[in-house]
Amino acid sequence: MKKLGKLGLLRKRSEFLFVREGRYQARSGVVIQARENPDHNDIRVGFTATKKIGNAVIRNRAKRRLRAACQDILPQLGQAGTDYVFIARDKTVARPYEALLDDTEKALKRLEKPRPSPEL
RNA sequence: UCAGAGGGCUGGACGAUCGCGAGUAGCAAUAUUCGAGGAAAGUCCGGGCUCCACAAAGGCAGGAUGCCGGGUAAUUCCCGGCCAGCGCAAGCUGAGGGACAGUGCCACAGAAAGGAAACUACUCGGGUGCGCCCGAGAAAAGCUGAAAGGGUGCGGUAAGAGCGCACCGCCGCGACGGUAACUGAGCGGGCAAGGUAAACCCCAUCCGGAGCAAGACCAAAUAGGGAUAACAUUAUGGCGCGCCAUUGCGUUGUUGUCCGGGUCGGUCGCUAGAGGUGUUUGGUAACAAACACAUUAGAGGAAUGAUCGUCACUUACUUCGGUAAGUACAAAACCCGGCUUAUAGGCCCUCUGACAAA
Repeated sequence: MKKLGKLGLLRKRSEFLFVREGRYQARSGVVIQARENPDHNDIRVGFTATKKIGNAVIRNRAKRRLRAACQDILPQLGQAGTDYVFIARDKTVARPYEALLDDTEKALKRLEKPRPSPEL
């Protein structure tokens, strides 16, 4: 298993699909999905950028910025036994890093308390 | 200096903090080294490599290529040349074999779009009711069109016509030169020969298929298969075939061990190369040879990022000290050689024309 600090990584399509069924919070710089996973007791995280936001260079940069923000914040605000998925948006690359951190922090705080998703 | 032609290079630099991938050392903590491009792109060609198929060889079908010579592992690539067209020039552009093997097509316009004949008009003769009609001649005139079956002039004639002649063009043969494409002196022919082969086609040459998700190896659980051992033997049973009955046929439980298969997963393939740089030699050149030197990107939801500082460049503002914003295109995925396309800014070399000066 690769390490991202103390965080685990999601790497299979089925794992991403699992998290998609959970809660989500959208901010202008990032969309975060989260779902408790009873199979383990770590914080695990995955990153996604669709072709909608640009070419390979743009997508890689977006994922790296999200990864950097994630490392600054998730060890403090993430909850054990939870899988997170960070989805890049078209503003992720251009947004100032401070604002990106702010987006991430606020979204994670809203996700702290489990509550039923509106659509489920 | 201005205008232009051809070719090449570069693709921001340095540092700090926190992180990422791989290698090496270490029991470990950790330390240390390396870590995207000229197009990595499009996946359009050519090869290597791997598996499959296949006697050799040839044929059919299909596809590709198409002036000549050279280079190369190979090519549709590259270099040199030829021819045609364009440009004052440097240079640029060209799928550049065959239209006497055959078939087809040539819109619109136009009398006619292809064995040259009909039509209009023309010339001569005859007739006439003066509107024209009949016969003969001829293919020079006919708005067109991308293209109209040689052109111009003179002779000739009833009017005309390569009917004859001169020049130009064309066709055939062809000296000299050149490896060849080609060139084309000279001789002959009155002239019969439209375009289109990125239309079918003909000719010549070449081509087996699939691709690293190729392919090789290790190999869990579950279900199912085979072998074997032990136990069980309920069997006049159960299950299946059959509408049902009788009859008939087939099959059999549990546990252990082994074999085969190869799924999830893992390992390899996986990076030292028809490679790079420099010098010398051969060659007009592409390129080749010799020598020297340096050379670890190898991921697998996929590593280079985030933040800050200094400098460089561009733009805007400016109190001339600075301030603000920006710095292209685009990221390896088995490896090489090409092609094509994208690309901010900057730099260099060679050549041509015009102007000015000497």
